[in-house]
Amino acid sequence: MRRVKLDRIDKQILAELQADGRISNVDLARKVGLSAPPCLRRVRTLEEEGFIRGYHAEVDAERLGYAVSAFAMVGLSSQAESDLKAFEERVRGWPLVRECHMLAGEVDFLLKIVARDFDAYQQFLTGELTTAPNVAHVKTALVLRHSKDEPGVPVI
Amino acid sequence: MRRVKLDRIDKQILAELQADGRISNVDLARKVGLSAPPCLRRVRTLEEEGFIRGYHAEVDAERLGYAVSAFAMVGLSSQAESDLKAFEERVRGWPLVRECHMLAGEVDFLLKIVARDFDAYQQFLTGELTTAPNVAHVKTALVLRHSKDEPGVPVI
DNA sequence: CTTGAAAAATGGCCCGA
DNA sequence: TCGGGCCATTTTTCAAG
Repeated sequence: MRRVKLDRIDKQILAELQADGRISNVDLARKVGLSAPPCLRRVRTLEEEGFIRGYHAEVDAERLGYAVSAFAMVGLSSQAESDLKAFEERVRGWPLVRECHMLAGEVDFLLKIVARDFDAYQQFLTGELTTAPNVAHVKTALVLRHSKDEPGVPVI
Repeated sequence: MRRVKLDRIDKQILAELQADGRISNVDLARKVGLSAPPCLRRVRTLEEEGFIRGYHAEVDAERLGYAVSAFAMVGLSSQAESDLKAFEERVRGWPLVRECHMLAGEVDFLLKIVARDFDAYQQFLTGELTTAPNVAHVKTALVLRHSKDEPGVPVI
């Protein structure tokens, strides 16, 4: 049985954890106006019920030697569900592809790609993506700079 | 003076924190084969030197009532740096735009948009984005499903 | 919500490569 | 000298009242 309604405090908790995923429960409780135990209970419930899917450190890709970011718009020859699934399965095996979104329209998939350098990026494109089965068309665009990069959702 | 080289343990720490941003320092220390104090010292250094930019809870947008995700490809009339900056500044004030990447090529910016429903999405498009100064062309694509959504970088 | 015991975080200090 | 490990104190977590 899963709750459907979140009250104001639940939403505050989610907003705080989205902004700072490593805040201590004591600080979180103070921010939302609770004592620590009920606050922790709420966090656990939000985790169990799937409102919180996980916690991640945001790393600086460039400082870690990943100089190239790019997006690829991929069109497939066949859009049968089994072929879409097959492509998604293949994508899952490509570590350089961090995100894959299936789109409505002429482009079937939008991929976010991260590579150490231009050479690795190009090798992935020519050696993996454009030659994969059922891939009809690939259009790529290098990222020049990240103007905004906020996690999650606007307001909770 | 900032360190440029990360050793094997630093990379392990980053990989673990990227996968689980809320792991306790003791568990992290055990995983990377250190005792807690030096492990925490390394984490603090990685934070201070900017390898770790922050920690975030990954929230489930749909469960939180954000049913619509979309990407918008935006072309500007003027690509003078001051006009690019002006657009980026405007984007910063739009909460529905979670990410904005400046691209090389015919499209100037790729925006990731999250909205509560189709109506809110449409109102943002017609009322804000397409009518913003210097915006020449907007092409949008709704996200049908998220096939892959991994944080950060492939391997560290 | 409060309490209290167990665990974790964190600073000090010494040690070895 | 730069880190790592040990120890002690403070803070946090978390189950029970």
